[in-house]
Amino acid sequence: MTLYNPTEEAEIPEVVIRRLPIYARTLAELLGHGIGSVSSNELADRIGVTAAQIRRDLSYFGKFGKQGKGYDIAYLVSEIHRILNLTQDWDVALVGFGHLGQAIARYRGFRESNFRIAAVFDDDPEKIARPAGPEGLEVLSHARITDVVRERGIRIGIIAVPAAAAQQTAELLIAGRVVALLNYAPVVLQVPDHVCVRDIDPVAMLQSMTYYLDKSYLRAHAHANGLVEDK
Amino acid sequence: MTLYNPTEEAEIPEVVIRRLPIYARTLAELLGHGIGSVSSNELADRIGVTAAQIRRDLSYFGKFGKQGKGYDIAYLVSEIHRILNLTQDWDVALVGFGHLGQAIARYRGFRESNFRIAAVFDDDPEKIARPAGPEGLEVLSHARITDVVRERGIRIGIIAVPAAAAQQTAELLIAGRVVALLNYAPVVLQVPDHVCVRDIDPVAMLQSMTYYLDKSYLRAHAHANGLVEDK
DNA sequence: TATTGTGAACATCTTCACAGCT
DNA sequence: AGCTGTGAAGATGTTCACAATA
Repeated sequence: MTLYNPTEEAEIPEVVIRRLPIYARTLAELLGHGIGSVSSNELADRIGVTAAQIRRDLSYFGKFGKQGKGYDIAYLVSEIHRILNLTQDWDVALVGFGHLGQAIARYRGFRESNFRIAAVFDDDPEKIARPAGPEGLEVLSHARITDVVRERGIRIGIIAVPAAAAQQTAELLIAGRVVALLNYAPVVLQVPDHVCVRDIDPVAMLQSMTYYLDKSYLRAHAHANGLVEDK
Repeated sequence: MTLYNPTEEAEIPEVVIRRLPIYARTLAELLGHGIGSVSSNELADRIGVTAAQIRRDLSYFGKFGKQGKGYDIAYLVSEIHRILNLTQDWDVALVGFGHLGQAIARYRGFRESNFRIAAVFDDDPEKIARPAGPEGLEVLSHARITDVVRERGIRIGIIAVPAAAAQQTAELLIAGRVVALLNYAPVVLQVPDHVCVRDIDPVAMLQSMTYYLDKSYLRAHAHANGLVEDK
């Protein structure tokens, strides 16, 4: 995807944008522990990246640190939130209210975030009109996706439907002006250029890890656990 | 992470490994539609990458196509499965049997994959000994993680516990010789070099998308939907 | 003719290493 | 002394473009 970005002078790498939420979250944790400032080195250790990478990433947006001192955490968190447009709450449409959709609706991480599930849809007549999520939402019919997200100005959708229904769901959301999709279905969505998609595919992730889990790796690893005395 | 890889001559980029499962899945879909062969171009369109990338990725492992003809899908799928060590089933330990853990245990994508949930753990006494998952598993105490995964030879763990418990869970699994972790907790796990971790963090993904959802982007996008007549 | 596999060019991303500031 | 911000170097990843070939 080529993202439209008319104001920034230099093009900011997309990998950098993907790391910022982790920086923000980790900094917020430190704040929660009563720590007020941190060096790029300490932060890097916690996150598992290099200090140079953190400094370089931040340098795309400005100068947030003090030489000899490090970063003021509260300030840096607020700056990252500003960069990521997290100073407002975002309404999200959740499509699919099976086990996965229900787990998403109840997920503490969402409730503690800037994202509010503002509408829930499902195509199962059994589920429609049932209460959904913590704040008295009810499950709406699939048929109403486009109209409802448009009326409510929802720009973000979560797709938690079976693979076979995912493409059509994406199209209904996009027709309602949604421009960001979090896709839990194991399908590559075909979307217009201006729509941003992130896929969550646990099976693909496991499959990319088993590449490394061949016999020689597992044998070598027995060593690391001190289970093999020799050779 | 630097992964141990003693046999391969050339180092195969990790991004390539991450793409292979998507190739395999897409090829399997085509097979399911009764399509027997495909060119890198057709496959690329479906997956949303370039044809050159697919050809380059595959070239790390050998020559699987026929000039003028394309790829035999059944053959290519089986080769990718072989490369990814998917010719065997893999036992997986699931830790955390709240809403998320239960959704994972029931997820169709897992049941249709090479991964079998072979043990389920939770620290809630209410949940222990309850039936878990489709095949008569029962929820075991958190305290038994290390012993059980070691006894059963489980090398893959899924962490679906609250953030505060994730690091300790990882340590218990690793003590039981688990070397691959799929982590749903919004925490950066500290693990030894030989352990492979993949994080699933929906909030971070949403937060990296809102970067692009500023006023100017949304306005520009109204255009793309034909909602704004002019400037 | 249609398409692969790949050297070479290009683009992107990461790290080094250090001047400069506190 | 300790740390940032960054130019330059290096590493990694992607695409081009075409010879080889079914």
